[in-house]
Amino acid sequence: MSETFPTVPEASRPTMIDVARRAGVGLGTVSRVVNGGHGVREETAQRVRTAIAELGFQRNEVARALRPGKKSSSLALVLGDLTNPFYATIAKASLEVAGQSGFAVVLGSVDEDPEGEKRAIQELVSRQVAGLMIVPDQGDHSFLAGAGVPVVFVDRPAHGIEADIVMVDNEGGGRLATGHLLDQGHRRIAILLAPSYYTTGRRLRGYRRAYRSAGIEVDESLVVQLPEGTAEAAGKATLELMLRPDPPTAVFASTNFLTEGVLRALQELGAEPAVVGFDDFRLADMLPTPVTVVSSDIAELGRNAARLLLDRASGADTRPPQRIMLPCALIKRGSGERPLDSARKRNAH
Amino acid sequence: MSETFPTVPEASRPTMIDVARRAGVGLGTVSRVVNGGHGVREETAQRVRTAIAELGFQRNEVARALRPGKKSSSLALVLGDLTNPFYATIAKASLEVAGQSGFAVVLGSVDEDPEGEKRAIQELVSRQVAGLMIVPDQGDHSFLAGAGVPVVFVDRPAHGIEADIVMVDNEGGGRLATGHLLDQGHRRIAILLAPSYYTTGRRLRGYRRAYRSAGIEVDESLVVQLPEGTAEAAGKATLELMLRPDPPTAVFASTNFLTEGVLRALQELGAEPAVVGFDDFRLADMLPTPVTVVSSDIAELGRNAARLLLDRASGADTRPPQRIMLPCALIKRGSGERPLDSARKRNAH
DNA sequence: CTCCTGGACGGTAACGTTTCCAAGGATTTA
DNA sequence: TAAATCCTTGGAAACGTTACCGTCCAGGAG
Repeated sequence: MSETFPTVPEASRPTMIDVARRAGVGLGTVSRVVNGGHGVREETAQRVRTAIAELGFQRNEVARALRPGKKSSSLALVLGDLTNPFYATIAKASLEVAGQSGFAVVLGSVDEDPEGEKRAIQELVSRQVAGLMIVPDQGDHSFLAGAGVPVVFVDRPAHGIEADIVMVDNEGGGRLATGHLLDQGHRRIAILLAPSYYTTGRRLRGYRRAYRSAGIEVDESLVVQLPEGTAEAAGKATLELMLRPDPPTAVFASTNFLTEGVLRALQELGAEPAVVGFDDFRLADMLPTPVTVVSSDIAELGRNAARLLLDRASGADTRPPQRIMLPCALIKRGSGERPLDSARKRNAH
Repeated sequence: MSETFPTVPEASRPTMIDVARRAGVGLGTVSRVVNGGHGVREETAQRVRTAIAELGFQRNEVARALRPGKKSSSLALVLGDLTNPFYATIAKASLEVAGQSGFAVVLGSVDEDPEGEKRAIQELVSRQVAGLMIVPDQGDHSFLAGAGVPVVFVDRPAHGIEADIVMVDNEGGGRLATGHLLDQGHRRIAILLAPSYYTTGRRLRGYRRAYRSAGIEVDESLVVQLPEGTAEAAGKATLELMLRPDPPTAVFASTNFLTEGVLRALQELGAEPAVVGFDDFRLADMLPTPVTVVSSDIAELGRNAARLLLDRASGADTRPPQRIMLPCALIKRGSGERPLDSARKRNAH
């Protein structure tokens, strides 16, 4: 233990009781004033407000949240790597919306660790947050059912629990990207997939549907499941793909980090297959060949999630679980529109 | 008011009292077990642990934090735009460190609004966070003095209060960037500055010192104070600079967003002055001309801040306010090493 | 054998707020 | 004028935890 010490003065913050004493009113009256002042004579309220100002009183949110039913005025947001602009955008947007309603956002960091996620969530629940926004890992989330807290899943659904979900139209996006490449005449389109995310499956599905619509068979050797969702893994896979005897003429990178890895590998290689990425990224338009991407309004994803959660938390929204799906759009910048034969240029290297 | 409603069953979470009842022990014993189990017979503790597991009990952190002296096990982080990789990196790093100690991080978003920042901070304080990490806006922060909460400032100091601060060596970085350009033979180096941040001033100071060391006079018309810290503002300023009769031969962009704006404008213009940016950014090495930057370990910034704050909060660290300064390094990639005469190439356009 | 010591445990008082209930005063109604 | 009603207000209970203070029992010392 640390030494017991004649504790520092520690000017403790004033409480409602101090305010009540100073204003010469009862405790309940102060509480009423602080909460909107209904049922308090204006003159009395004024006196209380004066006392509050003089003492610099500020309500103790912790004590407030202790009352039954009252949840704290915080939302929790559980997501992966904030360094990924995708997640950062969600965080920022939801923070904004929550802030406008006077809600703070508690962040839980998860490092792709399924068990860590559960622990983080439970920590958050124990802090009595009013609601949870989760970008879920794969794995079972049924433990959330009894938590008594509204939950909104973001970007992908979770197993074992029925809850609101806000996501983008991954299948549509995958189809859009692949369809665009097929339209350009590509027949051998590789797709790079991060491991076992839900979104991965949907994007692949879109890829397959685009092929089917075009009446073309998918070469399964061009469907690449990466061991990791990193740029490095994507780069490595790209090298292998392009060095095959029958390389693809186009690549669909199903994630912004993967796109980066693909571009890096191609630059190194001097090869120039067409490339379409999923999710836009900063500077995509400034690379030697501007990058064509399928993109959606990710901030809107975060805003919707926060709004929905706030409505659930306040009880204003009692509809059955909703499923909000945001559309994707194709942004043509060049890399997806490269002439078909440029893919072979690597031989000139 | 919303309708009063025969409230939903709302299976409330089990409390320590439930656990005590189930284990056949007193409330205090449960508390002792939950807090480490000292002074409890192992057999009893085991019984309590069983009951906890059976009921799925989880300590209510809010109630815990209500006790005097006990602060909640959360840190607050107040910063600007999470979409800026600089801030995102700080957030991620501090989240990691805090998480390892079982601390959650509450985020306060501030949109460059000095008054909003104060409000956000006070909201956070009212939530009884154990400590504050703040990337401060300019303006007075003396209101924090009485908050009774340890504060660590990140990236820049604040006025009106003496507190720990973790920052990078802005002046050294500015000097490094400018010195490098001077070494290359540049004599007309423009510097673009975001408005009135503390860091801005230090970087400019480094710029001036480099000039002084080289014994060269600064052309004050090349010191450009932007009205905004955005890429757009930087782009506009760059255009104006380069279209002057006596354009600079090099540009030092004192912020990652500014660097982006500069590059965008130059690309549009076809001009090729040397460029050095402050702070590294993703894909900097993949642009048509890879971008030379002055960079520091920003994650380390966040980690240091969190560690310091945790030590302060636990009372383990009672030293006077510390000032941690992280070094900058120059990363040469090409844009800062362009031959001196390439700046004039624009005439060929 | 008795007294004392100490560890284990149970009970209870806070912490600061919200909410409910009762009481008082003022105003309206019969 | 008396009764009923409304509005305002004060007081107290409760939320779930921790910390403190006893009590009880076992074991050792005298």
